[in-house]
Amino acid sequence: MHRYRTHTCGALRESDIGKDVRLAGWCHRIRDHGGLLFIDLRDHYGLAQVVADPESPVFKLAETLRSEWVVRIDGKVRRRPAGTENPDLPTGAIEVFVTGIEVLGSAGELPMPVFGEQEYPEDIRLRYRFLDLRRDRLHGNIMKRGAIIDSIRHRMKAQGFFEFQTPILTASSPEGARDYLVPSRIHPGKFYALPQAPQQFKQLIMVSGFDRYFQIAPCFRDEDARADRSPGEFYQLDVEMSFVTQEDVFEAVEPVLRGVFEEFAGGKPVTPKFPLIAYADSMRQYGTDKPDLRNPIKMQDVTAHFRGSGFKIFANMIDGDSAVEVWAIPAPTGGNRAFCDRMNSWAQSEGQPGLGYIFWREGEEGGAGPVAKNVGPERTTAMREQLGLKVGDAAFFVAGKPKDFVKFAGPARNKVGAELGLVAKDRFDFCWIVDFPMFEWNEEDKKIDFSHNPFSMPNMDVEKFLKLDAGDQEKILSIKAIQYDIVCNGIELSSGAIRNHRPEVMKKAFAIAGYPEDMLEQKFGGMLHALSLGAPPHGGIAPGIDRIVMLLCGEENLREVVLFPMNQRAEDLLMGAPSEVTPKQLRELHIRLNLPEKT
RNA sequence: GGGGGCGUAGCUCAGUUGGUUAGAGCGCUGCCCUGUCACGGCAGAGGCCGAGGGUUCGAGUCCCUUCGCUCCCGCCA
Repeated sequence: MHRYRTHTCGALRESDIGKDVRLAGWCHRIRDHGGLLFIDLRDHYGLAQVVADPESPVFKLAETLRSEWVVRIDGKVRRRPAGTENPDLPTGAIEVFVTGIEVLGSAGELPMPVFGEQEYPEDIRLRYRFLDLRRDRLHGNIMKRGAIIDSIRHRMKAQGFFEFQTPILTASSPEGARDYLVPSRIHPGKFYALPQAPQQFKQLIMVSGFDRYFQIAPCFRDEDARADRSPGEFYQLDVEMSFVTQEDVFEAVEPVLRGVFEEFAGGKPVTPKFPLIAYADSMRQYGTDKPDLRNPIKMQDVTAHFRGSGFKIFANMIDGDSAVEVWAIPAPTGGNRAFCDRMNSWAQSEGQPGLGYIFWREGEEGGAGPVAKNVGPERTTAMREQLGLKVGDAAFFVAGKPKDFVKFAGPARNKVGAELGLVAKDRFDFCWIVDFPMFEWNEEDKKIDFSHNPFSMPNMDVEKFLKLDAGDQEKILSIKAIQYDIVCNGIELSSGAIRNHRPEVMKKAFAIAGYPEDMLEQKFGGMLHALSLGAPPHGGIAPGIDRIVMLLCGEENLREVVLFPMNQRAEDLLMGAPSEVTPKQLRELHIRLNLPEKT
């Protein structure tokens, strides 16, 4: 007989009745009836009921077992007495009558029980992550994560992609997020940086002639956390391809994501063909570049209806500045004062002066509410018709410069959809967001900046692009990059681009954003040289693995799908990271601490 | 860096207008219990009410400060 087990805890069935078996696992739950004792023995695979009574030679020992002790159990499989089967358990028809026990690992009092579904404070869960990971839900999430990554690998390889590894210790790059730095012992005063993404490496792999790259790549960014953004580190499905257009990337990646989602969504519908939405349209209709398409509400421009109207607040704003617009958020079925007032209060709690609205109800088909009173029934009805609304519906209005109010309009659209129950549940609604602006105006520094990724190819005739000068500011700001995002249920899953593989175009792009050529040479010299010595056109994308798993596990927080996550302050409470190091270590690295003064 | 929420037993929470000895469930300890699977019953231990200061005859409760956790803004090519 094996030293520890002949079967796993989830394996035994009626066909095993009569066998002498050996099991090992954790005491999940103990029910002591005095003369009869049940232990649910748990391992990775399942649960088995172990039973002892005074006829068992180890009954006395069995009575001393406690929750989460790790034990080896010897016993005989027998059929449970009629009426005591547990149909909820795969092993529920049988039980193991115990004849031998060996305690393999005892446990003191637990800071949190493994049994049950009770919620626990995050710091305790993180400090005792190994206990939390024993629990069903987290254990299942992590296993599902592994299966998802497995599926992604298979699907990528089936499409002719090959997996590569890229360096973890690399060089700091000036754009983007804050880097994690690693001091060099051999080169005093110099630092490695952990990669924010293997962006340059994957491009170099294409320049090296490998054609189709992918990697489940760790990425490191020293930025503050969010529920859907791990502090410190996360994983991307990093993809790059040579000789491709945007459409080729879509055709390679979309089936992988759709396939993975269909495989793991548990029957929830997945968008069969991801629609393309231009960045500008997404901002106008949804107030965000990551729209939740489960919410059917689309905003519309209703500026014309308010221009010169009796609603003086809006009318005067429109006359005063040609950039001012009024957008309507249609609210089907929201046509009652209670709802509209609730939205208004919500807007105020969000720091807005209020939220104008019109609602239509029986007897007041011309519109009700203070806005309608001032605008008059003709304009009100015209708006209702434009918005495709009917009696019983409402519309909310936001006014100002769109780039200022979208930060509020987007959430307001979400709020209306959620409050009125218009948002479809249990589905995965994907889209591509395309045509991102290449540059944007930085109001603070009064200069042109890269809008998103400086390595993207501008979607413009190369010769014309190279001839641009400072006087073409308007034209420059209208340039689109060949860049795209995948969004699912309002979560940005990935971002990608056709890269700028021509050194002269890249130099020009950086010059437009105010970066001198010698800086470009200094920071991206390796990349530039690579592009100068025979670089293929190439492009790619990088879906966030953690977010994909989060969506497929139905979790709202990344920490529920990561084995050993850090807390929001980027601390690992289990391992005690970050930690102080010895003076000797610092000396070797030529580092002297200059700590902030404590107040 | 800024804003919101939370902080009472190991855990989840209740705690009246500021008023005697701060409670419940789970967990833990002991005793009882031969068919449970959220087993049941009895008894018990366990509290710097996050910390510090203030108001008051009296503070878990009111005020100020601070710390921790969390969500958001900034930030995230």
